[in-house]
Amino acid sequence: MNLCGALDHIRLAQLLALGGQRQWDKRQILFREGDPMGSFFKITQGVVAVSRTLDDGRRQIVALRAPGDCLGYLHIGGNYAFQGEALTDVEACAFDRRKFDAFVQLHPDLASALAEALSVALTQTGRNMLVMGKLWAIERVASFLCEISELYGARRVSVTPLTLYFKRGEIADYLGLTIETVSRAFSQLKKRNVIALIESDTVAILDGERLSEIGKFKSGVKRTEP
Amino acid sequence: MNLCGALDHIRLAQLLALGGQRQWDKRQILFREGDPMGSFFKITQGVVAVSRTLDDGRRQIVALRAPGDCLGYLHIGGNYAFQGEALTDVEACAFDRRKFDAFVQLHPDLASALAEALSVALTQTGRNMLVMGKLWAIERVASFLCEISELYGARRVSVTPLTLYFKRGEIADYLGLTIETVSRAFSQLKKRNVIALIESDTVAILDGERLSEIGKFKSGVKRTEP
DNA sequence: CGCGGCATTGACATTGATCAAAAGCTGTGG
DNA sequence: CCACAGCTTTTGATCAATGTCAATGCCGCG
Repeated sequence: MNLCGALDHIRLAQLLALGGQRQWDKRQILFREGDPMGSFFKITQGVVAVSRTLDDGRRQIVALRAPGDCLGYLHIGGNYAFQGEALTDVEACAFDRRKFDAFVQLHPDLASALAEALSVALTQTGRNMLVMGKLWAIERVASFLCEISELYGARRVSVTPLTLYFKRGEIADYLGLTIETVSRAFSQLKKRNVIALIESDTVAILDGERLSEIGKFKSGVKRTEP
Repeated sequence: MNLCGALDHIRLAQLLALGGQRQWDKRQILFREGDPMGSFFKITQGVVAVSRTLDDGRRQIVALRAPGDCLGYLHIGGNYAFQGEALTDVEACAFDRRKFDAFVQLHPDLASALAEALSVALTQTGRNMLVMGKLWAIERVASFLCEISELYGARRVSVTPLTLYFKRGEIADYLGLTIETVSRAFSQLKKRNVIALIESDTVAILDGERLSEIGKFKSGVKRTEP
C-alpha cells in the first residue's frame, strides 16, 4: 500500500521525523509474524515479500512491496499478522505505530489516504486470489511476470531486461506452486518464445502481448528489447 | 469489512439517512464487476459472496460478507472491482459513494474506522491466500467450515446445526477447487466422523477440535450438538 | 408423475508434486 | 587461478491429488 499521494512535503517531513531510516540486507527479516508490533515501514529502496507460514513450514507469500509502499501495518491482537522479508537490500523508514496513529488523529485526511491505500491493496489481493484459485501453473507464472513488470515499471526498477529479485522458491511460494513447476513453466515460456532468460533471475519479455494473454493480465505489458 | 464500531447512534442515523434500505432475493446480483460504481452496501440481513470472473467463465469468490459488513466499496477507475451476489435473501443499506465520502470528510474518525475495517479485511484475505496456496483440498474444506462457523457465530446466524447457504459450486469457487472435489472432501470428513450432513447445505460439526486441526484454523470452533 | 437442478460416486485423464540426478554458478581457500 | 563445496536451477521419471466426464440418485416443484 502506498500513501504518498496525500502527503505534502511539510507533513511528510513531520511524519518522517516520527521514524528513522533503516537498512536491511537481502534475505533479512524486517518483522516476524506473531512478534509484538513496534513499527511499520515505508520502503524507499528495494523489494520486500510479505508472507505467512504454517507450523509445518508451508509458506505463502501474500504480497510484494516496492518503493513507496508501506508494510508491517497489519496486526492480530497487537502482533504482526505477517512476516516481511527483504528480497533485495532494502531501505525503509520505520514509524512507531502509536506515534503514527496519534499523528493520523491530528491529520484526518491522512486517514482517508490510508483507507485509499488499503483499498488498493485489497483490490490487488482480490486479483491474486483469482490467480491462485483458477489459473494453471503456466498462467500463474505469466501473470506473475506481468505483475512484476508493471510493479517495477511503475515504481522505478529498470525493466529492460527485467530483473525479478525472486528465486524460484519465492515465486513458488507466491503462486502456490513448487520450485520445479515454476521452473518448468519458465522453460515452457522460453520454448514458446514468449520470454528469454538472461540469467536465472533476469528475463527478457519477447512477446508481452502473448504473455499477458496467457496470464489473463489486463493492462498492457511492454516488450523488452533483448 | 465492518465499520459499526465507530458509529454512535446519532451519526449512524445520519449516515443511514444517506442511503436507503434495499432487498435482494437469493442469487440476485447486488452489483456487477466493471459496472460504474454507484453505491456501496452495508448488510443488515443475509450473506453475500464477492467475486471476480475471467472472460472464459472461471470464477473466484474472494470474500464472504455477513450482517454488519460493508461491500461494493472497491473500485478500479470508478467501476466496481468485484461482483456481489446474494447467497441468501439479503437486506442491506445502500450508500451513495459520493455522499458517503463527503460525510467521511466531516467526520474524520470515520475514516479511521474505515481504515481499520479495511485492515481487518486485508488480514483475512492474507489467510485465504495461505489456504488456497498451500492447503490440500480436504484441509481447505475444513478451513472453510471453521471460517463459516466462526463468521456466522460472531454475527448472528444460528450455528447448531450450521447452515452454510453455499452450494457445492460456490464452495468450490471460494476454495479454488471443483464441485466434485469439494463433495469428496465432505464425504471424507463424514467418514472420519468429523462432521455429519443434516442436509446438503447443513452440517453438524461433530469434532471441532479435529476440524480446526485439519483446517489449520487457529481460533476455537465449538462442537455442534446434533 | 416427470422434469430440472444439485450432490454423490466411479472411472479415467491430467496436472502438478515428489524424488532423484545432473548441470550451472558462486564464493572460499589453497 | 584453480579446485572444491554448497546452493540453485533444470530436467527426467514416477506418483498422487485433483480435474474431467459420465452415470445415478435425490429432492422439490410444476
